[in-house]
Order: sequence, then C-alpha cells, then structure tokens
Amino acid sequence: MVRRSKHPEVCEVFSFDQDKVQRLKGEIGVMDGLSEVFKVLGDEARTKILFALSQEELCVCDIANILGLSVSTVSHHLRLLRGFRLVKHRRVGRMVFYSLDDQHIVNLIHECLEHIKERR
Amino acid sequence: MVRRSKHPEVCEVFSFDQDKVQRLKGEIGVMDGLSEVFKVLGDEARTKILFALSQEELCVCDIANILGLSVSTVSHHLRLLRGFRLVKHRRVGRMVFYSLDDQHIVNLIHECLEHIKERR
DNA sequence: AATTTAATTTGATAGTTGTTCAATTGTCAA
DNA sequence: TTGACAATTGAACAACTATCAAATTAAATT
Repeated sequence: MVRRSKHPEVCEVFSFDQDKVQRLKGEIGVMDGLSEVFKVLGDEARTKILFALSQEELCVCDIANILGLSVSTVSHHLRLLRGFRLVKHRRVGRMVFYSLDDQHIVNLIHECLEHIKERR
Repeated sequence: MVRRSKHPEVCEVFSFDQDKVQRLKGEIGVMDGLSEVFKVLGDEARTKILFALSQEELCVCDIANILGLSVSTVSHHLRLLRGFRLVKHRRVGRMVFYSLDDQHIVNLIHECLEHIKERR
C-alpha cells in the first residue's frame, strides 16, 4: 500500500503505515457484548425498577403502581432483568417478590448518576 | 389488611402499606433521564467507538475501517455521541479528528467490563 | 369444586433505531 | 475553475422494542 499524497492530513487508512488501525482492530474485541448490558439499562422503566428494588423488596403489583405501568409490562421487564441475573424472585402465595441479585449493577447506576450530576 | 375495591390498582395484600409505594413513587424521580445515557452506550458500534477513541484520536475514516462500518454510519453515531458531549472533534484539512470529551464515560465502561468479567 | 386474585404469557401494534443510499458541504490541489 | 476526497446530512427502510389487552397459569379462599 502506497501513500497517495505527500500531505500529512490524509486519512491514514490509505497511508503507508496502518499499524494504529490494525492494532485497534484487534483490541476492539474486548468490547464484544458489552453494549448488551447497557442496552438493558437503556430503558427508563428498567432503571427505575432497579432503583426501586435497591430500596425495597417489592411485588410485581407494587412496582407497576410505582412506575405507573401495567402489571403485564412490568412483568415483561422483570423477565428480561431476570435473564441477565440482575434480579431474583421468590414466590409467596400468589405473589412474587423481586429483589436485586447483583449489587454491581447498583454501583454502575450510581456511577452514572454521578456522571449526570457533574454535567450541570 | 383492608379491602378497598373489587378491582384495586395495587395488590390487596399490601394495600394497607401504601406509604412504601408512595414514598418510592416520589423518590423514583432521581432516575429521570438516566437511561438516556445508557441508551447511548447500548449499541455495539458506539461502545467500540468510545473504546477506540480512549486509545487514540482518530478520523472518521479510521473509525469506520476499525469497526467495519460505512463512513456514513459512523458519522451518524458520532453525531449522537457529540450531542451527549461524549466526544469532541477538530478539523484538520478535509479530515475531522475525534477524541473523547468525557473521561467519566471511560470509567463507566470500565466498571461495566468488570461487571461482565466477574460473571463467568 | 368454583371463585378470586397475582403474575405470566401471547398476540397485536405503534414507535423507535441502526443502516444504507443519494445528495450535499467543506477543503485541498491542479 | 474543476475535480477529488473526507465527512455530514436527509430520506427511506427493515428490524427491533415497549406497551397494552386478552388469554392463561398458579395459588389461596370460599
């Protein structure tokens, strides 16, 4: 591959030396699947569910009431959160109580709250 | 426990403890808008762009090459990231170089990488 | 057994989002 | 000016997602 211009501002994809690009191409793999976790948190309902559960163990009905969403909708979100092992549940009679299964996720949310705070 | 109606908004079992629900209804507001940040990170291309930029200042063309995406697509993502002030850009000739504008977001990504690591 | 209630699941739908393509802007060079 | 190139933008689209309503499951009370 030959440099097509003598000028230094030329995009380095076409430059003589692609080491930088090639190295990053290899390293970028560490990010595989990372966005999946963020995607779970990228929904207002789910972050709020996690916040509520960080305060109290709650049944589905309570969560629905707190968020102003239907029980059905909340149940869908909880299923997803369960799939990622972010929440756990225990049955008591006909009710199901949910609680956090991962303290790490609370740290993450805290970190992000800080991030937003520093922004005003 | 008090039965309040035939079709209650909340499960009847805990309907006497509306304080808990009401309190959380008020506190939940601290999460407003938080998921927006996560939503930005909830895309593989964007997390990878941020990772790449955490290593090197890069032009659009380089980023596109590293991720294996079209320049147009990358540009769209960068616009979004710019809107959230996560990246900044400077023009050099006809090229535009991007770099991180927010070290906080790197911490966030790190935190999440840890989170994933502890999971296996 | 029948009824009531909490929760889950299924199906449908409206809204969102990532990508591509085409057109355009801005910059440099001949 | 003209052509070339990096990057941005806008429109159109396919794919995905959050939501609700209705049907179903599970459990307790009658």
